[in-house]
Amino acid sequence: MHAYRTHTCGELRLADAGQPARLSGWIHRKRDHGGLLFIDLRDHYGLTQLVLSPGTPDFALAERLRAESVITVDGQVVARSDDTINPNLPTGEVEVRVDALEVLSGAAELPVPVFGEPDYPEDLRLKYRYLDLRRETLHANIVLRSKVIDSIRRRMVEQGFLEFTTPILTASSPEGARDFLVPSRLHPGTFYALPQAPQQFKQLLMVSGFDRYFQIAPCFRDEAARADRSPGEFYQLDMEMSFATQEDVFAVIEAVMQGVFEEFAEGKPVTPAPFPRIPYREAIGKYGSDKPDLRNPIEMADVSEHFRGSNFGVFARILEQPKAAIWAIPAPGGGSRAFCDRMDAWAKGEGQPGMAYIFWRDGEDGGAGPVARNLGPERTEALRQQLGLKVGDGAFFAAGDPRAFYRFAGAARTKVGTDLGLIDEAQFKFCWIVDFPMYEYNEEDKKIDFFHNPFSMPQGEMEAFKTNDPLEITAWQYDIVCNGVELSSGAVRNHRPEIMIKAFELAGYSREEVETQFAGLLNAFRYGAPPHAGVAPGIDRIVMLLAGVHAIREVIAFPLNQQAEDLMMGAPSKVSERQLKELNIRLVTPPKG
RNA sequence: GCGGGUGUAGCUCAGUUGGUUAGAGCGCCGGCCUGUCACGCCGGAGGUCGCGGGUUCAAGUCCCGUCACUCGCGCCA
Repeated sequence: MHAYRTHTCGELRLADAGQPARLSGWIHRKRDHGGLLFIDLRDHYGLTQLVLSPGTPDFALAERLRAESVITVDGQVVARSDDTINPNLPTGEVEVRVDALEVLSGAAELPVPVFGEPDYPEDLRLKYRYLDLRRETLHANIVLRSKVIDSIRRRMVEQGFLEFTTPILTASSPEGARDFLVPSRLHPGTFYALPQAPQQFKQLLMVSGFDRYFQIAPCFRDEAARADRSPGEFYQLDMEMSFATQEDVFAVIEAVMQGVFEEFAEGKPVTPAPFPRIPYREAIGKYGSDKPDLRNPIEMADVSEHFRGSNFGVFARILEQPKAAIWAIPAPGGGSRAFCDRMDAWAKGEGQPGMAYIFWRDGEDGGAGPVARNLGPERTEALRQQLGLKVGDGAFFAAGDPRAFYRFAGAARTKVGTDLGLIDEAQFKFCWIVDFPMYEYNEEDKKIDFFHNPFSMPQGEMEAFKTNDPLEITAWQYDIVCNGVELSSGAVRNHRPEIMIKAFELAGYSREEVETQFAGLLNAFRYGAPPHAGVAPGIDRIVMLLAGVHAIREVIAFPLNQQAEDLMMGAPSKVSERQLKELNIRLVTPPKG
């Protein structure tokens, strides 16, 4: 007989009744009746009820054991009588009558209970993560993560991708997030950096002729945390492919995402491939966001023409300014004074002057509310028809320079959709946001910056730079979004040195700077580089969506806290003088504590 | 770096306009209990009210500062 178990704690069924069994696991719950003792024994696979009677030799020992102690028991599987069957337990038709019990590891009094799922303080959960991980929901999330990664890997391999590992100790890069630095002992005064992403390596693998690369890649960024953004480190499905267009990347990722989500969505509908492609400017205009939640059916619209020169003076005057526009946020079912007033109050709470609105109700020609009164019935009716609204609906308005108000309009769209119950949450709605601008204007520094990724190919390649307005240039750059969560951005890469140097020049980098800072990549591109493209969806966020949780710590076994500390291992930590000396490092500020 | 929220027993929380000995549930310890599955019943221990300062006859409660955790902004190409 096996030293620890003949069955797992989730395995025994009625058919096993009458058989001997040896089980090992944690004491989940004890119910001591004095003359009878029940123990729910738990392991990774499930729960089995043990029964001990006073005649059992180890009865007194068992009574003394605390929850979460680890034991091995020998006994008989017996069928439960009809009135004692527990239908909530897969093993609930049987129990194990214990003949002998051995304590493998006793448990001290627990700092946080494992039984039950109430909320515990985050710092205690992290300090005693191994206890937290025993709890059913978190345990299941981590199992899900493992299965999701396995599924992703399988689907990538099936499409002809090879998995590579790339260096963890690499060079610091001037662009992007702050690097984590690792001092070099052999080369005093110099540092490795942990990769923010294997970006350059995967491009170099394409130059090396491997054609299709992927990696479940650890990425390191020394930036602040958010609920949905892990500080320090996270994982991406990093992929890159050669001789590929944007559409080729979409086809690969759509197959993986649709497949993975359908596999783990428990019946929730998933956007079928091909996912909608939404140009960046259209996304901003319709949804007020470049990561729209398409579960929300509301689409905003530019309704400037209805207000231009109208008797609604406030908007008419705003429209006289250049670049000004009026956007409408339709609110199907929001056609009541009460709802409109509530939105107005909400807008004021958001730091806005308020929110103009029109609503339509029975027995009234034209819309109701002060805006409609000033606008007049004809214009109001034309506006209603453009928005496709009917009696019982409302519409809200944002006015001014869209670049200044689009975020607020997007937030209002979300608010209207949520408050009116228009959002069916039980689905996964994907889309691609495409045609990102290559550059944006940095008001603070009064210069042109890259909007996102400087290594993207501008649409039109070298021809793109013939324009007088660099802000008009779009890039072969795209994001994949699910339910309003940005999973990743990706791009067709700029594999031609002269175009790259030109692109950087517009952002204020000299040829020399580019040649120095990206020497490895640029040199590689001078010896025959295939056009290539890729993307890197975040694993943690995919698992979050599938697990239905809103905090990234719920899908990572050993996450850092918001201050990027590991409370269990005590990282980051001080190091000895000897270690510092070996690394040629002297601390300017002594560490806290 | 900035702003919001939270901080009372091991855990989850209550604590009135500032008022005398700070409570409950779970857990823990002891006792009773032969069919429970959130077992039940009786008893007990357990508190720097995050920390420091202030106002007051009197502070868990009001004020100031600070720390911790958290959410957001900045940041994250």
